[in-house]
Order: sequence, then structure tokens, then C-alpha cells
Amino acid sequence: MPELPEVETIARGLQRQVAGDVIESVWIGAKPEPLKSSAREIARTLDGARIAQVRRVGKHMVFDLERKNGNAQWIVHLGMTGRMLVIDPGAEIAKHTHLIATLRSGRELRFVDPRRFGRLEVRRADEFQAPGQEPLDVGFEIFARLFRGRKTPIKSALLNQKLLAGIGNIYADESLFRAGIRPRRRAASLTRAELQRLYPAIQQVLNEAIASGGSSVSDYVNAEGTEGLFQIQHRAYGREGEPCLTCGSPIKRTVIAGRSSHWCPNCQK
DNA sequence: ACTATTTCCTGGATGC
DNA sequence: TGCATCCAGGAAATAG
Repeated sequence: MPELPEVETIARGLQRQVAGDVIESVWIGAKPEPLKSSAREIARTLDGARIAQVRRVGKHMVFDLERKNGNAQWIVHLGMTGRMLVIDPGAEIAKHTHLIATLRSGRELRFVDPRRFGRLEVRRADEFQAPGQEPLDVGFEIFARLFRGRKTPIKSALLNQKLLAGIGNIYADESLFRAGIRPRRRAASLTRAELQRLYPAIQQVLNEAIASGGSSVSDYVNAEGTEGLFQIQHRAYGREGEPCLTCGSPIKRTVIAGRSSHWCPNCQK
């Protein structure tokens, strides 16, 4: 499931491969995502546009587009199973391909998403903003203030994109494990000392995951179709019943806010 | 203003 | 082997 490190990896790959390229034609399938902009509007905006830059904002990918009729942005959210691939036109069209952009270089940009939780949207240039703070950029004081007065479990707060943009279920569990904090703790109950552990834990786990090309748990691959490697370094997520790598206690799994949460009953307080 | 719950969607895993 | 059921989860919608 693409979270910040996976989206960052894909965006870097796309920046390397398609920045400077020009979209010459656009096909949108009959049953695409629930689009946030109309199919016609997306096709019209992409058609003829030069891809100036591809970058990540939260869990979103932003294509900055240069157009004769005014610059624009193509914003892609991959949801659970979305893939944005650069492929040769001859390649077979995978099931659940919802959009194909033909590039001047002769390649194709294909958006594939079986579960259709992804979202596509176009906007005028510079309109799109992250819904919350970037975890890798935010300063500690602003970070600490995000949780003040919040009764919701810290796990839910970390998943709330309006607070921090980019953290999903895997990296929330991994960050809380590293910080030694139980996922069900009320966000406001975290002491300053705990916040001072959580803040670098989030940044470390995200940076290590980016360095490993992300976590491939189910569907995630980068723009070249290659899987990430960080899943083998998970210490909590997906390890229910397995021994804690620190103390040996079996990792527990509980459901918080409808999401499975993995934690060590001994190391996390 | 918050918080919790439900809904969307398909493929893979599981159970009988 | 086949069929039904469950589960995964990001975020918007809905309910409290």
C-alpha cells in the first residue's frame, strides 16, 4: 500500500523517466476511478502538456504541467493498489488500466488500479497543497502541537492526513514500535519525552524506507515495476505472534479505528 | 469542533 | 475442486 516512502520512490522514478516529456494523447477507460475532475477535463488538461516535474506531496503525486493555455497540475493518489508505470507501447494492457498517456518519447504512462481507491484530479498550477504537515519537514514544536488536546488514539492521529500527510498503517505501527508507545494511547496523553522519541522515530523509519525503495506488502511497485525491500525490515507491522526483535515477546495485533495495529506488549507503554 | 463508524472496491486467503 | 465468506486499507461520507 503506497504511503510516503512508496509514493516518494515512484515520484522520483517518474521524475527521472518522464520529466521533460510531452503528453501527445490520452485515453481514459470506461470505468475509471471515481474521478475528482471529469474525464474530459483530465484528458483536455493532459493533452499536449509538457511534464515539467513530478514530485510527492503527502501521499499524492503531483505532475507539474506546462501548457500553452496556462500551466496546470495533475494530481494522482494511488489509493491502495494504484500503479503508475512507464512502459513501451507494445506491452500488453493490464486488467484495470484506467488511463494511458502516450508520450512524445514513444513510451506510455499507464495508470492501473484494481481496487479503484485511487483518485485522479487536475488543477490550475500551484493550487494543490498538502492537507497536513510533511513529516520529514515539520519542526518539533509544530509536530508536538498537532496532538495537543486530541482524545483519539495516537495511532489514529498518525493516520489523520490533516495532521501529518503521508503516514499510513505500516509506518504508523513501525514508528510507534520504535518510539516505544502503544498505539491505543490517547494522543494528548503523550509526554514531551515520548513526543521527543516519536518525532525522530517517524523520520528515521520513513527515511530508511525511502532508502530501501519502499515496502512491497501486496501490490506496490515503483514506476519501473520493481518491488521495494523495506518490508523485510518491518519490526511490528505484519508480525502478529512473531517474537519482538527487541525482547522476544509475541507481537500483538489489535484493531484500532478499523485498522489492524501491531505492537509489542512489553516494549511499548 | 471532534471523534467514531461505515462505505467504497477487488483479489487473495481461508473454510467447508 | 469449487464455492462462499472474510480481510486488506485511504479517505470521503455519515452519524453521534
